[in-house]
Amino acid sequence: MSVPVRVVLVDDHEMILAGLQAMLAGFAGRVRVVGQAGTGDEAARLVTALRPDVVLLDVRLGPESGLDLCRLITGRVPESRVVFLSVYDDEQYVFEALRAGAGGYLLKRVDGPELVRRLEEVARGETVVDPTLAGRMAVTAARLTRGEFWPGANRGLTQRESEVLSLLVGGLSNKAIAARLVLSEETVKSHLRALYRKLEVTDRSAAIAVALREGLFR
Amino acid sequence: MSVPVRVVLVDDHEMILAGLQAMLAGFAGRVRVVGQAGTGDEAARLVTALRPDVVLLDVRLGPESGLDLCRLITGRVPESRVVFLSVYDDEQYVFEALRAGAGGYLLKRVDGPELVRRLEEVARGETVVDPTLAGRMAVTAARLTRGEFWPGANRGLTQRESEVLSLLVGGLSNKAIAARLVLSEETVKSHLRALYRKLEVTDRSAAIAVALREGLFR
DNA sequence: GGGCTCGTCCCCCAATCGGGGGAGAGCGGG
DNA sequence: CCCGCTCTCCCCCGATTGGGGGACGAGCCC
Repeated sequence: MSVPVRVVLVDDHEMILAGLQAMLAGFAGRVRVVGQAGTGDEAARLVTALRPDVVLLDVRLGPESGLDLCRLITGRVPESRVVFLSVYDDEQYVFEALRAGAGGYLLKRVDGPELVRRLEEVARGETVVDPTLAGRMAVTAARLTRGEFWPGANRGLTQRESEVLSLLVGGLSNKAIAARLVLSEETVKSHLRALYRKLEVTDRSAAIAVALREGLFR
Repeated sequence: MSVPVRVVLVDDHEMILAGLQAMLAGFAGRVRVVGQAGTGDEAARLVTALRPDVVLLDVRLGPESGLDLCRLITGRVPESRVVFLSVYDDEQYVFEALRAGAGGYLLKRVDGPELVRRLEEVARGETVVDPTLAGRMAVTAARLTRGEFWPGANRGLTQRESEVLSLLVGGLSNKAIAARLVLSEETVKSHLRALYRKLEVTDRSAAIAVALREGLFR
């Protein structure tokens, strides 16, 4: 087995840094910690200078966003891959991380051997996501390819309102919605008013935006 | 740890069935194979009669499709969860399997302990996907949520038009877009008119719908 | 210089939309 | 039986949007 994976650790907690160091200490032949940083600026300098294989990054990096740092690194030092280490096992964070160019998203409950394995995989170019999360996301992906969106917290929409909303999202005008549902335009407007109240918006495009963001509509 | 997970094995190869039996034999306290079948019909009868916790199913079940059997089982015996066991590590198959109501999709290279763990997870209601596949699917999911479908023909939008479009998708009004881009409202309207022409729509909500569907906007 | 696109801004007018009100029918729970 | 909710429809009015026109400067290519 080739050279060890060169890793830079970034976290604003001393303790976490020490913990990771200790965790990886037993795998000197496979992973080598070449640097560590406690702030975004420091991390940026370090990564630019050392160009490590992997940057292990906390999502919440003090006041700054780990995502910004990730974008910066993937832009400026493309050969370094960013892996987020987080306590949040929420799909949404993973989506954002991957969109920001991350090469992985692991939860802080990984143990040493697993972490080492993951780091090696990432260094090889694979994208690693914590299995639990990945499983859930796979389901999400399947639903998305099916054109189905997450029936998320429904904001108390009624059946009819949901129907109107899904047509609204489809880009139909009031008249078109009315025609499709065999209703008068006035009725559609009335449903829309209720919808706007519930979604806390003032117009249709904002309603569409919210619906998409929150995955309402069947 | 509670009662063992009751499993029915379905595969049209004697050898595979025997292999699985042998693989699971060492975990009698956690998994119990309560039946096995070599054809879809046989499997359907067996599952209906035994109502096992998990049905371990090959995707390619001779001439018949494992997917159909899966749909049948999830429809008729909802308390039995179907886990596909396959050699194909292609995301597409996983999507189809999950759409057919599967509770999991594993590759035939799993070893005994892993398989047992997965079966227990599925029995608990989790959806399990082989980690390698799940990771890839997570990436796909991230791209989908980003609206990156077919990185489609950009419809020849100019820089400015794209900026306006992305704010439009965010649900902003003309006035708000103008404020954000430091433009007059008239200019925004003018860009929007161009946008509508290029997207072949007549109003903003349809434009949003198209933009989302085709993944335009940066 | 002439032609081109892009980005900015303006006017006008009609269509659509948003917000306020109200009202009647049906349905289910208390 | 009455209350609340849903669904349907109506009127009015002001705000916003869509579609047509045109104009002007900057930059690019030939």
